Amino acid sequence: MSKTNRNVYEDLRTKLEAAIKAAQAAGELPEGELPSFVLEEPADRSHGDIATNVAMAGARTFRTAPRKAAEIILSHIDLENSFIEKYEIAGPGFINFFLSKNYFASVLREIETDGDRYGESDYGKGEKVMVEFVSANPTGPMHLGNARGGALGDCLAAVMDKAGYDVWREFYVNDAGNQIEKFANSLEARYLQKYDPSVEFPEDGYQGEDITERAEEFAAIHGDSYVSVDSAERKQALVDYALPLNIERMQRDMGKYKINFDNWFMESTLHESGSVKEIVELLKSKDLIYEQDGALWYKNKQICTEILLSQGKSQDYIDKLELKDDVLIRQNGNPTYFAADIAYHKNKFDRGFERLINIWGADHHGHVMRLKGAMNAIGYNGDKLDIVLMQLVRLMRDGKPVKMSKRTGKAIQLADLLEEVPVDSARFIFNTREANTQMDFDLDLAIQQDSQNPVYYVQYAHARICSILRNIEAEGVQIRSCTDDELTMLTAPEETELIHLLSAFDSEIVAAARDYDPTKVTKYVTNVATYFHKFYNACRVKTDDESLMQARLTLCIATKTVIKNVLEMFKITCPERM
RNA sequence: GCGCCAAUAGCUCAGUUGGAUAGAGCAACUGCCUUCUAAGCAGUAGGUCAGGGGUUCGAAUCCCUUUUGGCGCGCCA
Repeated sequence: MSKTNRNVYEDLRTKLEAAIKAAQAAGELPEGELPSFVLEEPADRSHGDIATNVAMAGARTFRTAPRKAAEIILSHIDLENSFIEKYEIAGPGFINFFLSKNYFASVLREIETDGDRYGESDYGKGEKVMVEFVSANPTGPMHLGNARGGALGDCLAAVMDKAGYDVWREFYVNDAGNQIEKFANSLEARYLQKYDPSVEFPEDGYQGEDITERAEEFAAIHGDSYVSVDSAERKQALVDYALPLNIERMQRDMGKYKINFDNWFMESTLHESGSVKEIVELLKSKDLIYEQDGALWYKNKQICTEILLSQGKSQDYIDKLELKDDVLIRQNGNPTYFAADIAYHKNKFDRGFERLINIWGADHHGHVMRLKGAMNAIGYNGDKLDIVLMQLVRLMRDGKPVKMSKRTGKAIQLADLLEEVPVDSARFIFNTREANTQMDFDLDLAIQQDSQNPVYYVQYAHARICSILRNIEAEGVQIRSCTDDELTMLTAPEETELIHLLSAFDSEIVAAARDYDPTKVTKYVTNVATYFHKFYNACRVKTDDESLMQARLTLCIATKTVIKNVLEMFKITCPERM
């Protein structure tokens, strides 16, 4: 909440509480606890700028009809020296307050002063947060889900940064374990098939064309010299060749997508450093490991049951879940993904991160509770690990789902998407739907370079403001800071509503950070654009009244500041002309 | 079978911690540029908030239940 807004709300709350106490002291309302009530912005502007339900919420305590209670409270309220100009009792007992002109002037002054920093807050209090996102398997190209995760993760990180968190972006590279085995086997089969077509492809191998391409490239360099060597050596050589290339490709694609990770964390380092083994030892020491069928198992059922019981779930409910224990070390001696994941998240906490946020595909939701539980089991706080689950995306063209890329005839990849859709458009549109909802990505809309594309609609508002400023300056007008009196000339509903919306910027950022939902901010900035366009159509900036013109210019610049701060935060271009 | 997520206008979706007459955009129809970007704005029309119960001053929102859809319940990740 902007400073001006925070002051208004806090001040009003204090004054309402004082009024209730005064009424109680005067014997007009019965003694009793102050009811919990809200101050909020009514949906309908004719209901004032701030409304409170205090009279209704307190109906029981006051033993008085809400409208009557409202009257009594208001007869004791002192609104001298506040931004409240008038009030009324409405509907079933709402009290509606109307803000004074000075309030709107104060908001504009604040935006003018804060400039690029307007919207920032200390809500996060510098807490060290890691956002881990995308973390695609390096065994193949990134897909559409990675595109959504990338946009949501990067923008969530940006929002949390703005809200006062100390944010770190990380990509976890699964460059070890079972899928690398599969990767190696697949590469080997493709390589050998080149020289002997009868070689069989492993049943669970990676079918993708890119595997064949990598094997071809490898063959172009080394010829058939690896056909006759030991399989282990051959696979090692293939992986040593292909894996770095795949990782570089992911880094390149993320770069094109304007996502810069602070760190690409290699899973292999956890195995090399012995961290994974340490996890097993640690859990063993807590009696949470047992051996069965030659594998080491972790007592997931026990830990998760404890958590659920502490959350007040019934034993009956827990029984129905049929919780299972998990293997950490396979019969063949290799650790599972889960074992490495526990080590990885321990490592995150050990690096000093106080809160961990992971963006995962919804198909991983079965993994959430056991990982949080494992954090508790090793003596960390699983509640400090939050998982944002993301539903699948379908690509739509001509109203129909697109399965295959036109160009390659294969499954749609992130690279295909970025080839067709501008980065601005992709980043914005992926942030128009909450992570937790299934999403259809409308390709036709994303490519469209007009106002139906939400990103152009917002950018247009910015360009329009720039154009107004250019125009007026070209006529020799000196744009200057206004006096408070001049700012209070902005009284048209299109003006006050726009200012009111601008004042909500940092509370929107805070709400987005709190809910891990950056889509609130794209929705907000779209709203700002709409209100600006309404203002533009209703009020001429260029007028004969110099003071009014300057006041409107201040409003234009304030709007421009908010739009620019959002677009820059989300790394979307902010054009001065369109 | 059990669990997680969803269901709002013809289509795509908003709807803050429960609030006043449920909102946009698209599609349809009607207006607004001799003056700041019409990539814009204003208006008309469009609804059993999936169905049924409950909680209370008040429910699209919270609880229960039914239906429909997506996903998950591996020595995969």
